[in-house]
Amino acid sequence: IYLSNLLIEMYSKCGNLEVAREVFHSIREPNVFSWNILLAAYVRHGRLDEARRVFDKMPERDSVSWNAMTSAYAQKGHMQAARSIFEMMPRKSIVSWNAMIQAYIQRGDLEEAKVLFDKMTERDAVSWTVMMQAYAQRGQLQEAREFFDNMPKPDVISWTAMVVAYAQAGHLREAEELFRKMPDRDVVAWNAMLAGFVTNGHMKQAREVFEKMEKRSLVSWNTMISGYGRSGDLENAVLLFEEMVERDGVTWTAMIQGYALNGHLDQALKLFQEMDLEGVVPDEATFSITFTSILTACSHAGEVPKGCKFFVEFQEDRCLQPTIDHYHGMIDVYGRGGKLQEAEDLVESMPFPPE
RNA sequence: CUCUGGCUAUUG
Repeated sequence: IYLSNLLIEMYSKCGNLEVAREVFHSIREPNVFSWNILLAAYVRHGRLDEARRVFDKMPERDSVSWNAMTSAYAQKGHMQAARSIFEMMPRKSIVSWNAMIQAYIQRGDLEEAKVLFDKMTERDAVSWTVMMQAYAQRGQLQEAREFFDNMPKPDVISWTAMVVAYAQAGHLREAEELFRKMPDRDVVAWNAMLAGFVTNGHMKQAREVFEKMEKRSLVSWNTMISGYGRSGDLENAVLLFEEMVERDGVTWTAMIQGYALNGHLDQALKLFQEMDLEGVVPDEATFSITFTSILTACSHAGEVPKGCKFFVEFQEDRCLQPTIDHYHGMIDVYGRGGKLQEAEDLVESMPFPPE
């Protein structure tokens, strides 16, 4: 049962909801964990109705089940429903409070989030960190820092989030200083510092950090490639790209974008095709993003025929449904290429309401 | 073994 539970989770996290369901149904006596994993799977995929059905059908629920439902409603913007689930819970854990606070923050209601935070009798690093981030994202860096300083036991994530907050606000000095004081820096923390230099245009310093890293992840490499591309240093971008032993969809998109940004549409498109030749199969969500970047590359270059070609291929060769973003990209291709009639026709024929 | 918070690519 323990192994089956792991299986359900694995499949649901790879986007294989159907298989996850099958595994669940093959268990003779699912326990609370099995039910919760299935519930979480539906929530992750945004299937609120199915999640609700599972929740109602569960023989017993623990606080994990209730928390998952709270997040499910919150994620769909149904705050009143989320809140009433929260109120109905037999026993609230710290996670229940954290999830509810995070829900309000996502809806932009920092005031209500703060009310809940103040009501908590016990808080953990997550409680403090989500509040800290909320203030930082609203531009209240000093407030954010107060949460950080008042936090009894900040963990690696709290530290990293604060570094990111400074870096994104352009306060690299503070970011660096905090980073240096950080007790246990993991790869994500290093990557965050790296990205701080990159997004502020300091590739030289970024490179130093990159070289100094004891352990690097795919994200480290991707960050550097993207940064070199943005700063016009295609040579270094390509060097790193070729040096990589393992690449993911982000790597390819970053490199493609690097070419596109620097006026090499031909190379960008070539790389896109090379992805196929190399047998790279990113998941659909990732590929969708790569494809969006191809369309905007074509539109910026005024390449109507090429944009059309890829747009058609996307549907016919790969049998994928264009998303609203893809239509947007394709409409731009036509619009910027002076094909206003075609752009209008596409707007009218797309299966989305035009904004 | 399941629920909440941190790093990279696209559009906005």
